[in-house]
Amino acid sequence: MPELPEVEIVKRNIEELLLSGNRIESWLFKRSDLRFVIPRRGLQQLKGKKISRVERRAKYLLFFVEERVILSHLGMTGQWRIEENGTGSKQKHDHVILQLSGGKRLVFCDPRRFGFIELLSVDGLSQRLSGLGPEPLSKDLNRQSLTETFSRLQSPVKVALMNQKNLVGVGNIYASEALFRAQISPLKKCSKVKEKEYDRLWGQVVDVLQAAIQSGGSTIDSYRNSRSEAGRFQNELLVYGRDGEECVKCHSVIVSIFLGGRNTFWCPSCQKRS
DNA sequence: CTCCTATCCTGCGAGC
DNA sequence: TGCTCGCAGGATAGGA
Repeated sequence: MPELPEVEIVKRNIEELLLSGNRIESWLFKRSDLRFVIPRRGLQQLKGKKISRVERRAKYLLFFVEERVILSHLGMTGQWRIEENGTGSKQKHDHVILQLSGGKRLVFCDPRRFGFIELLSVDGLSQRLSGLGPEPLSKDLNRQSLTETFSRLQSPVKVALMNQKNLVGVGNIYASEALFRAQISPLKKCSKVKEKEYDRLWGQVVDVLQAAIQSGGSTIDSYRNSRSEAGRFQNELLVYGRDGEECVKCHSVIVSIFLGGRNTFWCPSCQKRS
């Protein structure tokens, strides 16, 4: 479910939560076989310590606790839900409950269990996240070198855009959206995309991700922020999930194709291959 | 190397 | 109403 905007919102929710109490009081594990087995013992050893800050890198959440980092990924259906003591209702796929000082807790709920929670040293973290490409919303993003990277690739541009080695944070929804906004066919080979088109693409990637954050992310199916609220950006999607509907720009029909193992939405009339 | 496919898992909607 | 089938926002191993 979650791409960069959704994970960023969760990160901000948790950041705010930590203002009301950031000490780890207890962990409760209900189920540990997520994508990876949860390191229960290691996490238990963090009891009494403070989560000094939370960060997002790509689609990962990072909780810093002294010299260690709890790394969490939401997979397709993961949620870190904030609950206050005495409130909140148990859900079927609640796997981990982190009780914080200040009377609130974080509950990791994940029906499909593609998400995970890992424990790393700060050194181990850079190793673990070393194959990741640049952050699209970083002010240090070098568009020129990004264009150079992409120009060397032979895959369709949409596939490359979703590959976290090249650029992080863009998943299936925002890849289709950014390509439509930049008027580039998802099928176009990276090496054939012109420099001018790449300029447009980086601009649209940034714009669509920022707009999605502004609108609380996209709730297509299950995404909820940490306060269990749905996003609103699904109402502003121009091509994703709109196959058979009219293109907002040229009024021809939006189609879907299977590309890189994912459903891809585009307007063949606006997004020409050559 | 790069690219492509299958896979992990549950829930839901479509179609019969 | 109830069954089966296919598909869903991600990441990665293994094969070509």
